[in-house]
Amino acid sequence: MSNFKIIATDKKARAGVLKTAHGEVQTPVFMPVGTQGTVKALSPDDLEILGAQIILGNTYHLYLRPGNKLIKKLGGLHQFMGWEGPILTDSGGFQAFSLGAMIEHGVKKIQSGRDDGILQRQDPPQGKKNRDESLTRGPLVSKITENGVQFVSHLDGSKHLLTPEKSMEIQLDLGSDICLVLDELLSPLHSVEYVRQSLERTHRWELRSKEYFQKHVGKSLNPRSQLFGILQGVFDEEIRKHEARWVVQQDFSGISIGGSFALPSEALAKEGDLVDSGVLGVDWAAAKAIDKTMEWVIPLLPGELPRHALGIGEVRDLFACIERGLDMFDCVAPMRRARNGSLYISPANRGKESNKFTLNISRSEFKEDKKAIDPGCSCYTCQNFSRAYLRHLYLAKELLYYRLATIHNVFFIVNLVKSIREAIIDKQFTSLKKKWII
RNA sequence: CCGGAGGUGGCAGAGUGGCCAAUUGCAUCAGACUGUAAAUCUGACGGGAUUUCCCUUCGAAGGUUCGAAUCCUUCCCUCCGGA
Repeated sequence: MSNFKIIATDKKARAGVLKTAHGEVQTPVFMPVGTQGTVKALSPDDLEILGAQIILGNTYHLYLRPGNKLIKKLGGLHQFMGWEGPILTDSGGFQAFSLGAMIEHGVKKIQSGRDDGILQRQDPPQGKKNRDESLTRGPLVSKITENGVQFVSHLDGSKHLLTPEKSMEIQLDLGSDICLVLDELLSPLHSVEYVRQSLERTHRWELRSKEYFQKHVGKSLNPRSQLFGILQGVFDEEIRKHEARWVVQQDFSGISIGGSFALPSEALAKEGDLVDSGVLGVDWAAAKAIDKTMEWVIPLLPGELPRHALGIGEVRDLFACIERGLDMFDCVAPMRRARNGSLYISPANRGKESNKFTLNISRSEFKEDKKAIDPGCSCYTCQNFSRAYLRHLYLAKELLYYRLATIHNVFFIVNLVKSIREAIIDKQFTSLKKKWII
C-alpha cells in the first residue's frame, strides 16, 4: 500500500499521484517554497487559485522564529499559516550549506552563467579568497560535527545545534506531511576525502533521522507523515551511484535528490568539444551536471517511489529532469525572480533557454508596453495588467508589484509542470518539450 | 539699496591649491538570481581611445600660480535678514 501510484508514463517520464495526510498530489509537481510559513507575497488563497498543490516549509527558519513549539501549540504549520494542502519540510540541511560551505567556498548550489559551472575540485580555501565575493556577507558560518550542524543564527548570532533528531522533532512539531532527513550538502570544491567522510556521516544522519521519525511519528501532530531519504553526492558517477544504491535500501517513502551541481574541470576532457562549439549555451556545464547526475542515478531507484529533485526548478531543468523520471520539484527561483524583476515568458513571447525564459521588467523597452507580461498567459496578473504598469510598480517598489509578479511566476511554473503532466498522459512529452527547448 | 549665506556632474550633497573626471546617496541604464541570511546582489553612469591615454567639466569672464572646483577681481543668479 504505497502512497505513490504511477498512472501514466511516456518513455522515462512519469505521471503519478502521491497521497499525503492533507490530500493527493498530481505529479510531476512543482512545490512553491514557503520558507518562513508563507510563500512570500502570496496568501494561501492565492496559492490555491494558482494551482499549487503542495508547498515547502523550512525547519531551520521556523525553529528559530517563531519556534516549533509555538507552532505545535497553535495546531501545527497548516493551521498556523492557513494552508490546508500538503506541506513538505526541508530538514535544515540546506542551511548547513548556505550558511557554511557556500560562504566559505564562495559557491552556489548550481554553478551557472559567467563561470560556466566548471570548478576545480580542491580543499576548502582557507580564509578570504572566495570565488564570488557577493555571496559572502558576514561572519555567520555553520559548522558540521558528527552530532549535527552547529548554526550561528542569522537573526541574532546565537548558537544552535541541529541534530538529526532535533530536525525530526521540529518537522513533527510542524505537522509536516513529508519530512526530509538531515543531510549535508557537498560543495563542488570539497576534496575527495572530505566528500567520502561527509557522505558516510550523512548516512548516519539519515539513519538517525529515520529512527527518531519512526519512533515518534505515531504520537505526533501528523501520524500519517512520511519520510523521504536524500540522495547526496557530487559530480562523480561512482559516488552518485553508490549513494543511490545506499539510499534505496533504507525503506524511505520517497527519494529526494540533493547536492550541488557543477562540473569539475576533469569532466571537461570528455566534453570539451561541446563547450567549444558553444551550441549548448552559457549554462551548458550546470545543465550537464544535472542531466548526467539524473541519468546515473534514476535507473537505480525503485519505480514505485516518488523522486524529488531538491532545489531544482528552472524551465530547462524541469523538462530535463521530468524527462529522466523525476516527479517532484521545489525551487525558490519563481518567487525570488518575481521579486527581483525577472518574469517568466513562454516561447511564443521570446522565452528561450538563453534568457532563462524570463524578461527583466525594469528594462526601459517596457516603459510603454501595453502587453501582458506573457501574452496568452491566463494568470490574474496577465489578464489585468500591462508590462508598463508592472514596470512602474517595480521601479516604485510598490507592494502590489510583489504580489502580482509572484502570482505570475508561480502560476507560470506550476502550470508548466501541470501541462507537462498532461503531455505525459497523452504521450506527448517530446512534442511539448520541442516547443520549449530548441 | 544695505547686511549675511551660497551657486559642483539628472537630483541631493561632499570636496575648499596638486593624490579630483571630482566621495556618497538617490535616480537612470544593464546584468545576475535553482532544497530563501535575497522586495537582494553586481557593474556602468562627461566624451573618446577602449592596461598606466587624450579631450571638455565644478554659475560667467578675466587674473594669481609650475599647477585651481578650491585663492583674487568683476559680472550674473538664488536664498535669509533689514530698509
